[in-house]
Amino acid sequence: MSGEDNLLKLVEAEEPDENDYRLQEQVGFILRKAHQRHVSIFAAHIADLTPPQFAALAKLHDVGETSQNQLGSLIAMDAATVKGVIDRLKARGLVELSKHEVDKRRLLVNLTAEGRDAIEQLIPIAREITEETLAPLSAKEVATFMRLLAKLT
Amino acid sequence: MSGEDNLLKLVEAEEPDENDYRLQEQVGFILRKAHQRHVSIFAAHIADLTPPQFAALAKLHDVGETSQNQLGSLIAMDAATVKGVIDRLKARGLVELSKHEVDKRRLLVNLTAEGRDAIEQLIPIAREITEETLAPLSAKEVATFMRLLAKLT
DNA sequence: GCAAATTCATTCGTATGCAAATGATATCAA
DNA sequence: TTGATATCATTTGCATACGAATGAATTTGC
Repeated sequence: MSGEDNLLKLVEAEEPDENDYRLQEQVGFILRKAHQRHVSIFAAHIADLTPPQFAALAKLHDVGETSQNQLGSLIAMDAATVKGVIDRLKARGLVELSKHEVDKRRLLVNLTAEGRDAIEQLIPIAREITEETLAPLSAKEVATFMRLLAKLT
Repeated sequence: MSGEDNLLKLVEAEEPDENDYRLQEQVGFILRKAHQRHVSIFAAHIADLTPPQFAALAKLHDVGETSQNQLGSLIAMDAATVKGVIDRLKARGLVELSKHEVDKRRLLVNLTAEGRDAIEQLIPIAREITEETLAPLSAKEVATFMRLLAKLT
């Protein structure tokens, strides 16, 4: 190894971090891009519903009537966000609201017949969306990726 | 095996999908949650800047003066979004705008001295944010995860 | 060299997403 | 029982995020 190589190595050792922060390689940045891509794929398949709206309908279909807050925690939305989502679904006649008989603080949310029809029609399409989102990966890679992604939650 | 078991199996075979759409296992849903978690970690370390604002500053620090649109494509933001981000950074004195001498359509963006100081202070913290986001994974898992995540972009 | 197409930036409208504050109701604890 | 706490929902304010429409400036294609 020459003296110049030693000098180079020394300089690199002194400042390994300062000069090479690569935004494009940070997990947060790529996570944001991957999420953007998924939303775009979703919109291409389901134009008249957003992913959060779909999530709300799918979860209501799964668990039946629940309170707005409870639904929010099931689909990872805070109270303010879930309220907006439910308001818009209600305006379109896909869900209906009612007051909890015992606990007067709670606002119960449920699918309407139309909402139930809608989500049942959409679930097969949602499977395609998942498939297309994961299309760049092999079956084995999908399994690995989903396992690790779930660990980050 | 009883006749009832056969019937059950037949019904299941006919509709393998209808009855078991699990929102919590869909890549889009988990991606959204993982992104939310990252943003929350980011906010805990850097309270006075959002991830998109940080991305803009970091990229400007990297490439120097660029047009607003060019910056947007470098950090994966459409024109409308990047405008809002830059407007807010400008209002805080972290970036400055100027007109392109030749191409009068372009609006050039550059760091101010204050913006340069800020991003250089923040980069080490950003490394910690990346580390904390990936903390649930081992070093080997991180490498695998980042490789697969990048494939989805 | 000029009309058509493209690019850059802006604006508008809609939809998350979250912090913080507020009011109503329920629950807990002394 | 009642006073302190906690929970549920709402509202406000701010910050992405993107489609679509618009206008100004540039580039292309013939």
